[in-house]
Amino acid sequence: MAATKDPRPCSIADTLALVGEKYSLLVVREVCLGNGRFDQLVRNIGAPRDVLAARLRRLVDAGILTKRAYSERPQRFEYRPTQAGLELEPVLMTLKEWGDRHLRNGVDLPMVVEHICGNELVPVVTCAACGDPVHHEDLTAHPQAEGWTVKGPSAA
Amino acid sequence: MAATKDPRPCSIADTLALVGEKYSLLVVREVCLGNGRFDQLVRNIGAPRDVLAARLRRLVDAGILTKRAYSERPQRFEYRPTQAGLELEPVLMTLKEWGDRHLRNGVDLPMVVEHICGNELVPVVTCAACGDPVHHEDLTAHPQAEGWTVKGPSAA
DNA sequence: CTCGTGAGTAGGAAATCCAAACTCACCATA
DNA sequence: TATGGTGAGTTTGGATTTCCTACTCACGAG
Repeated sequence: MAATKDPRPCSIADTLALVGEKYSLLVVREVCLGNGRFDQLVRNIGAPRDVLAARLRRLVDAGILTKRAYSERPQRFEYRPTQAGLELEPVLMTLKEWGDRHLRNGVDLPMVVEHICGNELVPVVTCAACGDPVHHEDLTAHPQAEGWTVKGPSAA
Repeated sequence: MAATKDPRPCSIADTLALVGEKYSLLVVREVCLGNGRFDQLVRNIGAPRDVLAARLRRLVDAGILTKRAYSERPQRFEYRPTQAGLELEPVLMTLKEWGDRHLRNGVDLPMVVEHICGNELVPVVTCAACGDPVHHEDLTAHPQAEGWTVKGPSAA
C-alpha cells in the first residue's frame, strides 16, 4: 500500500507552498507598489534581512519576481513583478478587503486603492460565467484526484 | 523619534498575521468543505497534530472557527466556519485560480468547483463600483496612515 | 580619508516544526 | 473481562527556521 500520509492534492496548497511563507506576499505587495529595492523592502515589511534575501531568491526562482540592475557601477538591483506576480494582486486585494472589514470594521483604513473608474476599489470575487458574486452556499466542490472525495481519501 | 522599525500598517499584513501561518488557510479550506473533525483535518491537510491543535485554537480565538460538540458521551468535537471564516472563501478561490493557471497550466486540476449557475467556477476579482475585472494597471494606491507614502515612511 | 548607502552574509540564540508515542474516555466484540 | 478501535488531543525530544546584530564590500560624496 502506498504511503498513507499525503495530503489532499490542491492548488491552494501548492500556491501557498510558494507564496505562503512569512513575508512572501508582503514582498509581492511592495513590489507591486513599485517598491522593489532591498532596503526599502526591509523597512516597509519589517523582515530580517537574511529572511528577505531568501524570500526574494525563492520568488525569483518561482518566476514571480525578476531581479534587474538599475545601475552598474555601483551595482544596484531592483525587484519587479512578472506577469505571474502581477496576477497575485487579486489575492492581495481580497486579503486586504477581508482585513479592512473584519479587523478594522471598515474604518480608519491604512490604505485606500483607487480604481480607474474613479471609485475606491472594493474588490468582489465573481463567477466569470454568470458574473454573480461568489457566496459559500452557491458552491459545490468536485474533487478530481484519484482516490479523493470531499470528505477525504476514497475509503472514508 | 519613534522606533524606526515598524513596518507599513496594512490590512493585508494584519490578515496574514492571523491566517498566514502554515496550514491555517488549509484548515479553513477543509472546514468550508464541511470537514471539521480533528483526525480528518490531520489526514487531509497533512499537518502535525500539535501544530494543528495550535492553529485551531488560534482560529477559534480569532472568531474564524467555532468548536462545537456533536456528541457528548463520548465527547466529540467539530470545527465549523463562522461568517468571518466563510468570507475567507473568496481568498481561497483566488489562490486556487492562481495555482490552477500558473502551477498547472489549467489542466489536470485536482478540484473543480461548480457555481450555482451551473458552470465551473472561474473566480474573477472585480470592482464593486463599476463591475470591471481588476487589473494592476488600473489601480492607484493611497496610503492613509500617518507618515507613510507609497514609497515608505514620509521622510523617504 | 572618512562617512553614508545599497545589497547583501555570517553567527549564534530563540522560536517553531515535526514525527511518533502517549493519554484518556468511551464503545464494540467476544 | 480482556482486546481492540476511534476521536481528540498532549508530550517529548530532536531537526529546522527565524530573528537579531554585526559585518562585509563596493562605491560616491564631501
